Amino acid sequence: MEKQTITIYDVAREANVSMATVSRVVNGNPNVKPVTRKKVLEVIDRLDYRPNAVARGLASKKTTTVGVIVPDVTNVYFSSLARGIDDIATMYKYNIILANSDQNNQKEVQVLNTLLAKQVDGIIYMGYTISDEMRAEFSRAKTPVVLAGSVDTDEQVGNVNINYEEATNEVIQYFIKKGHQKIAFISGPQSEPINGIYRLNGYKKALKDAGISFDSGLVFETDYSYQSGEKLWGELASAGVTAAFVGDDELAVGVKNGAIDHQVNIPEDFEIISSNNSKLTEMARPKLSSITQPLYDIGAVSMRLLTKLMNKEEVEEKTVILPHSIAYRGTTKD
Amino acid sequence: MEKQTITIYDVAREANVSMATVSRVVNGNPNVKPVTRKKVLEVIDRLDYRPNAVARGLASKKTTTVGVIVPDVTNVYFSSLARGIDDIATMYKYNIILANSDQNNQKEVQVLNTLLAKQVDGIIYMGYTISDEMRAEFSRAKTPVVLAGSVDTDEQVGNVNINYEEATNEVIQYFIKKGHQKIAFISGPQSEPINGIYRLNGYKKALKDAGISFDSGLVFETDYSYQSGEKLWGELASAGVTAAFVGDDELAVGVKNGAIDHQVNIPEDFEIISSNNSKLTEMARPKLSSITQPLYDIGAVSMRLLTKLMNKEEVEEKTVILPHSIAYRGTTKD
DNA sequence: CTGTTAGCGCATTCAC
DNA sequence: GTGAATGCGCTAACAG
Repeated sequence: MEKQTITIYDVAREANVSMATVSRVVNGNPNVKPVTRKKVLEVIDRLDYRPNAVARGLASKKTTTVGVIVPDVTNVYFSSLARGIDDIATMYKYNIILANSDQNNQKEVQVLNTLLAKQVDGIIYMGYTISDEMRAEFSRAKTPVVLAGSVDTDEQVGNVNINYEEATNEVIQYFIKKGHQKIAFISGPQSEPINGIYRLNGYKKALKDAGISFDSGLVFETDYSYQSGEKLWGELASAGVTAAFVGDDELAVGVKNGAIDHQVNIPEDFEIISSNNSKLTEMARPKLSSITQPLYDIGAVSMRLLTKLMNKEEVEEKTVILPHSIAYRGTTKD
Repeated sequence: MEKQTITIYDVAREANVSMATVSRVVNGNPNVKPVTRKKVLEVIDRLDYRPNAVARGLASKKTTTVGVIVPDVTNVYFSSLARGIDDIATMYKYNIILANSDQNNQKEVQVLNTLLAKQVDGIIYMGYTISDEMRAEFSRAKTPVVLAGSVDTDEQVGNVNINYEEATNEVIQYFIKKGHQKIAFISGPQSEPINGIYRLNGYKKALKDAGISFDSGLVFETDYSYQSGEKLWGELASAGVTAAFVGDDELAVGVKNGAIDHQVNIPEDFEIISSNNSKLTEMARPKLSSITQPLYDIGAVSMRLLTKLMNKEEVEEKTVILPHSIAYRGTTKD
């Protein structure tokens, strides 16, 4: 009934060798006489034999697949990282199990468990925060983990990021130099270290260095959605801000549109600098000025780091910081 | 050295039952005395036992994972579909192996093979075209396949789409009713049935019904990139078009921006209707009028259909057409 | 260089 | 209801 799958055993029989030999040629083991190899390959081709990766995984305890946990692939920031991850994964013969977590703690833990049950060789985690539960699971698991575009205050696992504090600091310095006094800090949840610690510190530091006192009324906490940004103009206007740093591109486009929809001239009356330099920044009008993060590279480097970890290679530094800069486009003057 | 993994056997021993019984409770088999079940569950919990999905896969010949082939997750159209797929997959206890193909034939075949090697229970394919090679592989494999947002002229596998021809036809009719005579048809490769056959037919039909002769000079074939759209205005202007149907949102945003960058007034002098209704349409200014496709649902329904196929349930119709409509926003007058 | 022998961890008859 | 025995398809020593 079922289409009978042909196994390594069939190949062995047809080629008059042992299954061990077939296994060797399949795995590129050099200890096979060329003639034998050729014969086996011929049979493999003729029978259209395809090694069963599941059986292989059971026997070798390696599945050549890694788990990727992401809040939402639909967000360009994450899909860009994911793309970098997949490309490098493919390069190293790995596959990716992609799972959306919605930043939901329960879902994350759930996903992590099924990923571990599936014996993934490694895990790449994306998400702005790491709950205590997840951290516990990570350290308990023997499976290597790398955080991509996500920091953890206690850095036990690998992680790849840019220097958020410095980048934000530069943005604010730039705004101050342009004469702005009321600069909004718009970000996702402050509970996330990237926002509540690194970026905010960069923001505060720049203000302090310029002798401007910090005003918590200029800190706007939202979720990361476009809609939240779009609705923000009212508050921004009341606060009298003339410039804004925004921690996410979709959010930034929302902020920009919200302002434009209220007849605000950008960048004349309101300047914006965003954070992710995703392709959205180029698609907006005016184009969004933004911190340039190498999104694809963060993903790629994360995956590369993970391969080393999975391979138990020595890794000098589990924390890698990629370079950033700032691209001045249409939402900033000059 | 290696953290010893605890197996079903350990649980059996600790609970003083056979591994068969443990297997039963793990799989929810009712033939277990409540007391026994409780005892086993207690041990499972105490030992923190987690069934090895790989071993399970080998023994049961089911991996509860499906392969998803996508041109590029970075494109919102596809990531939206992917999101729908993943959600329903999760609901049915499946995981997703996501692989980017770049619409590259060789890569696709390659990916398909490793997916099959990994014994995925089913495959969801996205991509505007299906090469003969892929079609051959599909029909050869006993693994169920569903095309999401992709049509195949010979409909052997499952597929979920909207009626592209009709949708396009409505768009063009609308334009004609508004008095437009030179309406551009901008799409990705014409070699792809969705563009070259369905959409183009809808376009031609509307023209014909209105007594306007078809002018191939108004058909613009590009790739799907934003950049291509942005650069297109020159040609569009020379052709004297006053309205355009565009087959992809990123492309449409490009077309719009290209025009705006040339001081064209939209929608006064140039109207645009796009095709995917992704969140990009809301993020653009003016907002993009667009055919509304239920992207998430196409993914979700595809996955649902796949579960039925994998489950060998009777499926009345392997081809499902989801409803569409048109959302008139800022790039159309009135 | 090649064959034999054991498992990997679990699902699944088939008895009891 | 429960246990013992097989085997899924392949890798990995270990001989030879």
